[in-house]
Amino acid sequence: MAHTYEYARPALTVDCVVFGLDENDLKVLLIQRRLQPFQHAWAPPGGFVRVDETLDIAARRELQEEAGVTDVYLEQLYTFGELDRDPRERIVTVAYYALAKLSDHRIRAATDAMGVGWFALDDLPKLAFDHASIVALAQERLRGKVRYAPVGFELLPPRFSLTQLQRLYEIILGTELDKRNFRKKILSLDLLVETDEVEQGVRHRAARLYRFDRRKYDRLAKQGFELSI
Amino acid sequence: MAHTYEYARPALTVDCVVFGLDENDLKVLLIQRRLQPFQHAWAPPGGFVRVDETLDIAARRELQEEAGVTDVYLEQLYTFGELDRDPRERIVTVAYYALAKLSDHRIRAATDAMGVGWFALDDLPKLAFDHASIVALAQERLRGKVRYAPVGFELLPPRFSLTQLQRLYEIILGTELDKRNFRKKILSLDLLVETDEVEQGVRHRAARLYRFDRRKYDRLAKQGFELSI
DNA sequence: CCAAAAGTGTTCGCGGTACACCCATGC
DNA sequence: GCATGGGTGTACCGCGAACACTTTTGG
Repeated sequence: MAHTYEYARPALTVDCVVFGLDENDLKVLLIQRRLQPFQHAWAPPGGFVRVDETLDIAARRELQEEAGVTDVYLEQLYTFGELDRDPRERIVTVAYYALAKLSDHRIRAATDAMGVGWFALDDLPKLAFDHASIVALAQERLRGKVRYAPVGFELLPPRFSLTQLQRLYEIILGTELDKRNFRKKILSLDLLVETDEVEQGVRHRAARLYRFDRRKYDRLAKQGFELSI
Repeated sequence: MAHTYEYARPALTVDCVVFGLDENDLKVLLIQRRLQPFQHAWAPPGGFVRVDETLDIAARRELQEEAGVTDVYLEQLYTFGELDRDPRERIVTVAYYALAKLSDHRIRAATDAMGVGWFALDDLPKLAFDHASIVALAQERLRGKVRYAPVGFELLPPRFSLTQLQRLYEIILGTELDKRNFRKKILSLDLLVETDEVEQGVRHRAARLYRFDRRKYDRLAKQGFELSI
């Protein structure tokens, strides 16, 4: 059923750049387009915003429908409104980025389908529309945010070793960090709780596992504490 | 002339939170609504995005048309898409914030009109729609950004005293700063150039005026230098 | 000469950085 | 017993923070 307006309106979509972390890389979830234009090209999940849903909800719905991804950290990134973004018509897109735990079996299972894939950031296929700049901006935002907000934990399993955490920062920031200094600093924040578990199935000394104490962080943040890494 | 689409589309607007700095306060530019709903209430300038203009251009056009403001620093803030933002229909708005030099006579003249006013942030009138949260987010963003990017200068005249600059940081950050430490730090960045001018028309010792060396900053930024205040 | 703000150095302590070896475990 | 990564301490330096008086100028 058709809808008529006095003035022409741009179409409104959402697009989600989903990041996942594996041992060696930061990866991005892409799906293969089934329709023209750019048929068969890879693109971040996304689609039209319905008139009766908020932007956040539209983003989560598209993630669920197109990639089976649920329960991720999601944050608005930027709204792209260039005139020629899409060759068909004027489309404004609200871009989001999401952080998924690749360790989560549900995520693995959901994205283990034809036409859904994880790609390393430095080995992306050619992307449709202006999606390459959207992904680049998302990466930049993540790099900035990870230094003053506890978002990195969204990419790790609930219990993780300090080495894993250090790898995370090294991969996202693109720098090497000193092991002793990193541990001193991160432990001095007093936001990690030592668990009595250790790494499983490694063929060397097993690392102790920690968890992030979000309550403590929230309490401190409310008091004006500012994280900085 | 009417436009028809297969699916209902939200309307798309832009809203601009314009900041200006005077001796004692950070101020926001508001205009008085002439139409229902919220007739006569104060609101940031904004309006519908035309189908043939980008978001940035729409924002600048509305600033010009509604408040006569041109040549300001402008940056996208956030896109607000709650369902009940506007009582009439579904409207998604891309919010911007702008930094204007109140010292600029053109800005003063343009905004010296009925229905346009500058309001101190802690003395805002009741705002329409969700505009209060938009303004609050803009203030938060400015507070964050001023610490690692040279945006403060957009609020000052081209030549300014170190005391003016310090006041700027104090007002935006909401803290008092030590004069000696501030000067030491800001001068050590080596981004300010001493001019041979001094303050005019003050009835005490006149302060030396400086200007911000944007070229030097751009050069350093390109080399990975990161500002921090 | 008085009021008002400009301008100027030093000390101290903390946090960031550089740096290398022994230990625990699985095979 | 060997390979692999886990785990740990110290010394130095630079930067941020605290802190008060003299100088200049206009009226």
